[in-house]
Amino acid sequence: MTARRTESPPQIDIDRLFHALGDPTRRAMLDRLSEGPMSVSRLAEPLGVTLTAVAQHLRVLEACGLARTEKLGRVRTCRIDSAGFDALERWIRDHRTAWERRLDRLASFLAEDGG
Amino acid sequence: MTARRTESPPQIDIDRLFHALGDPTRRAMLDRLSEGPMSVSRLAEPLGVTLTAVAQHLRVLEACGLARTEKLGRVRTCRIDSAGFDALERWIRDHRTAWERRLDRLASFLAEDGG
DNA sequence: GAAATACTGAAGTATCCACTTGACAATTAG
DNA sequence: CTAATTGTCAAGTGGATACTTCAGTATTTC
Repeated sequence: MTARRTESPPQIDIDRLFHALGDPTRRAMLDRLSEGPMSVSRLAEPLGVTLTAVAQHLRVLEACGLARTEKLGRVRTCRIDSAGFDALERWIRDHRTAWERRLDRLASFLAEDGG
Repeated sequence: MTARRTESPPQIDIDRLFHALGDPTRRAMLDRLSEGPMSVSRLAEPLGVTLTAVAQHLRVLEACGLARTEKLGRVRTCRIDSAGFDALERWIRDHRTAWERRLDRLASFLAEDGG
């Protein structure tokens, strides 16, 4: 049947986000953009891939709120978008509490019965 | 030439990490493990995939410090490992400062010359 | 208007990856 | 010992994805 659960329409964002951040080229793009907004070709310069590839990555970054772009004349200017980053932090915060709950439970279990 | 930059041996961890977290099944596994340690088959129960698949995911989670497992008799017990989570938080912290530097630069640029 | 610049679109390719099946190994239970 | 339980290994499949090339399309520049 070749399942691969990709049915769920709720909660797509964090999926896209992690996936986007999982690529080194995209992270390099974000690092570069953290120096300030720039055109697609300038962004592409040190990356060692074609303009086309960079444009494709850009679409991925835009889709998950990590970058925004806007075209003016023939130049598309790219900048970081904090929305994606915020979502990431939210996810971390939420899940860290779950982690800590687990640690608490473990601690109280160990406290209750001495072995 | 079909490049696909996968040469770099430094900095592999964050790559694995994001990749690991990009999969909904693996995140579900972590959520479940945050309820406490459990066997592989118990972990697999609500996931709707085969035991084999779960075991494969487990290896991925272990490889990036998100889970640890240990086999005792015929049962492999799985638990969350905070190392991966810590690395994630470190990455976020570091990159948020870069974000904020950028915002500062943008602000001072706007302040310096009125438009 | 011709040439350069900056990007876009379509199509193809190699690789990766989530998942499966099916056979097997090891441990525990009856 | 025989069964059942719990997990592991090897191999394969289909779909995603990170690239590429090549042929456009706008927009500037000269």
